[in-house]
Amino acid sequence: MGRAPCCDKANVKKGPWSPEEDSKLKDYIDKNGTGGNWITLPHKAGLRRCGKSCRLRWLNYLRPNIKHGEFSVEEDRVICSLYATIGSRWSIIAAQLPGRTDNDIKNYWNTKLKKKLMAFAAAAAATSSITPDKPAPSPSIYPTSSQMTSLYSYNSYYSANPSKKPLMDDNQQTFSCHRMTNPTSAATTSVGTSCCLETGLSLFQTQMQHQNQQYYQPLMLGSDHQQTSCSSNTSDNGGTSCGNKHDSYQNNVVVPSGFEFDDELHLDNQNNKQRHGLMLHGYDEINNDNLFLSHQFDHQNSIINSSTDNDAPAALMDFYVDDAAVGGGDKQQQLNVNMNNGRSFINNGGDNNHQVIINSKITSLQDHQQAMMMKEKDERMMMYYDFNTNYC
DNA sequence: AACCTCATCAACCGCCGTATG
DNA sequence: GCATACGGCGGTTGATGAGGT
Repeated sequence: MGRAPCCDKANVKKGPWSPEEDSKLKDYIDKNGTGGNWITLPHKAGLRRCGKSCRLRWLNYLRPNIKHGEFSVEEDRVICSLYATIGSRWSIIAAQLPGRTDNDIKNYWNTKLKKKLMAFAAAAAATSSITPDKPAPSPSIYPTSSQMTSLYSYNSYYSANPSKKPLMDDNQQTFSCHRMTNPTSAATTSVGTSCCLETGLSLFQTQMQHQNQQYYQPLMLGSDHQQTSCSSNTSDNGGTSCGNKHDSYQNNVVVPSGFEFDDELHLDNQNNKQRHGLMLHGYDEINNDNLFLSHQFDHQNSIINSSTDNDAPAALMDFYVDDAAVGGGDKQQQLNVNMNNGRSFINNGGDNNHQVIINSKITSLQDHQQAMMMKEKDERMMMYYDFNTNYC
């Protein structure tokens, strides 16, 4: 398959360029420019080289203002952050680093930077709560509306370039990552890591999570997919969603750009109980869906009323309601929200003071494929967040 | 000194998108 | 509308050198 060769391979020289060839090419282009045609250039310049080879030699080595040598910490940071955000789009990354070529950056990432990050991450992971026999925590810290501002550029980019959207498959051609709020961050801090290394560590951990939990499925409210079961780990502080337990709610809610997030507290006169009301509404530009979700909780932290609109939008939500007012302790209650195949809630509840991981079973290939699609949405959300927190 | 292993990076290969006739 | 040529890109290869045994 593929197109015909651009030149007669039998009559062109291959391999490293000699100084004489470099000189011929540089002199020709200095005098005549590339002429917009690389295929005919080598003949005109007196070179027995393929046009593509000339182009590559010029772009990667001979053209003015090429920067060689060590990458700076700042360049490291940019590469890491952009890699986390857009994957191996080396030409795009190179465009942000004047003087660097995509080939240089690609080589640097593959031979040095990636190893550096992985070595660091492996050291940090040794003290992490993420181990093979313990499920990885559900991603549960998400951006708020105000944090999503710079994500418009990301959306715009992929709207214009849908084919270049990072592939979020189990091959991990592209990584996403979590914000470092779990105990692992202590290891991060102890060695004085840079923001870049933090990003890299996140990449590594996310990779581990996927290895450990192939069928991770985020809890999706409003989807047609069945949430079949939930499980919890035993860590009181083991995931990325441990925040201030004495907040009325943790904002463990994905709030896509343009959304508003309302938190209400009011009295249920009929039952003489205090209720929390939670409402998420807006337009999800990523999924092109309208989104309306609302929940009310009584003082026992049970959902007493829930609704979604007919668009059944996808949303990722972990609800934590502090029950200190009820139990008087340092408890954090998880509300598990299960879905049937339709669009209504069929079960709500939560009964322990542990971090809870939404961890559904996938029972068929179709389910798995659906889960992968959902995971992609989830990871895109996390990428948005990481880009803001680690890069911006 | 000879051999081996590994890291580096320039260069190549083949595919894709787009321009052109 | 189609076929072809070309530029651009990302993945991969292989030559080279450094360091270790």
